[in-house]
Amino acid sequence: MDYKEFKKLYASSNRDIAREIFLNNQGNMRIKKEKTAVDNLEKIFNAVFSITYKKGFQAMSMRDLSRKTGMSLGSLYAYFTGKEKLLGIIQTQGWSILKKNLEQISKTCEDPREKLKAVIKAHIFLSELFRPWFYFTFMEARNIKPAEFEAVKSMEEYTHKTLIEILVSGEDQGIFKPGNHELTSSMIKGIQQEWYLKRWKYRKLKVSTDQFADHLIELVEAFCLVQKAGRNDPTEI
Amino acid sequence: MDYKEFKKLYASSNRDIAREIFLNNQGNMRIKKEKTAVDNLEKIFNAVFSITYKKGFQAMSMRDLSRKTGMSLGSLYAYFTGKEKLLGIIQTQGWSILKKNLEQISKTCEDPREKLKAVIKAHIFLSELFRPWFYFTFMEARNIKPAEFEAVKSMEEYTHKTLIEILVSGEDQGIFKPGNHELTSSMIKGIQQEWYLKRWKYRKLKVSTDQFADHLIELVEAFCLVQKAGRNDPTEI
DNA sequence: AAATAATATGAACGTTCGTTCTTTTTTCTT
DNA sequence: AAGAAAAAAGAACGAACGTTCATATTATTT
Repeated sequence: MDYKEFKKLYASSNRDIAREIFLNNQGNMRIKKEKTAVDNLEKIFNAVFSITYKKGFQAMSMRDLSRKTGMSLGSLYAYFTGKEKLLGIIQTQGWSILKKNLEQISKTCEDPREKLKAVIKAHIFLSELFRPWFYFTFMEARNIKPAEFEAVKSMEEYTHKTLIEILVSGEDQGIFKPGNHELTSSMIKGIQQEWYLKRWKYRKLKVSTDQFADHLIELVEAFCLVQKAGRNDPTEI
Repeated sequence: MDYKEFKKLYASSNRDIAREIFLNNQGNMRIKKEKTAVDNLEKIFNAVFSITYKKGFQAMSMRDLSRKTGMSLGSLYAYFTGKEKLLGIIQTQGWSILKKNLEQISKTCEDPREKLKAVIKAHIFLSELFRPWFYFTFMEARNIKPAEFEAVKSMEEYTHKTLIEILVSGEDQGIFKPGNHELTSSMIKGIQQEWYLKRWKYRKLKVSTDQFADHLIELVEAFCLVQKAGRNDPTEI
């Protein structure tokens, strides 16, 4: 599966996410009508991503946000109870996107080698589709408050364990070499993060999402597979 | 070479860095005496790292810094002309540490395989020795102003090119497989960043600096080496 | 068309921010 | 020990911050 196919199959739009957030946080919003809320939430999130990409969440003032969205200061506070809560909402949702999709994808195949490929690619493809959410979640992780911390923590651990389980079951079946799977999994994750943290760099180098994903999979298979077929025998999932 | 040896050979202390910064920025400081300046600069940098690790540079107030260092607000401004300049100084110095040491290390051996190992390890060992500088440089990169941008940019490119050149010369000598060395180099860098960005995680997992570095080298050699000796025949540099 | 509910507005409030500046204290020189 | 130079101190300033709220505008219902 390449990025184009993935996009068609698994993608939900930014608007869907805004709607989900509206339904989850309806209790804390003064806005009643779905269309109004979803329209403006979409505007707000886009503005937050645009502003914070350059200067970070703490440096973004509510007046910055008001200017970028075209909404008044008073209006903004009808959609979230405060600046800190806004950060929490985006953080939680960012991780939720990853977890929800990874759960679905890791069910689609059983063979460890194919499953490993699918999960690695899915993470990269998702981060490409929802780059602002991923970037924000990583860069602003320092600011999450205890209230949201547990939720974020558990979702992060889930994605970590998913990879390890695949590596372990592959080792049990004699497909993967034994090794420190915890470390291998962490290194894979580091490279996946590289993709959405330095997106500008790969745009400049004209590296496509598929190229990056394939290169990573070749790297991992060269290291993990028992028979060295990986590099000169790339098969698609 | 392991981390312990590296530490003895190449390390300059935090105090040496403070002294270097004093000498470079003497013109902008109201403090004349070296000992006073170096003492307090050390205190200031340590305080900055301690505060910003949790909440970021923008969220650190000068009053936070005053409290943590035990120095008054007025005193602080004798050591740097403003908050923004302080950020610039730390950013520039962080990259300078990496560049200076990498230059030295890449001269120590000629064989591409050994050189690749040495450069990869050196980066990790340096980031372990000067973790606060590396962490800060990465996390606060968004805030550098045009004045410092060029210096930072050129140092980042230098470290990137160093790796690529080794891979290319290794390919020319038939030691490394051909491939997209630009991508391979970027992925190595992503993993190196993982080490100092998620240090808490590896402390929890009880993964040592040497373990991490060796695992990365095994991964890279499994992918790059023409003869597959890397994984079951680890040799030390 | 009138009444009611929903949403938008932006001036105003109390804090906190980065920075400056005059004064006090410490250190060095003689 | 007296005088001069260096450094430390913290109150004070205007600007900008997050947030609130009385009022205006728009949308919906009757």
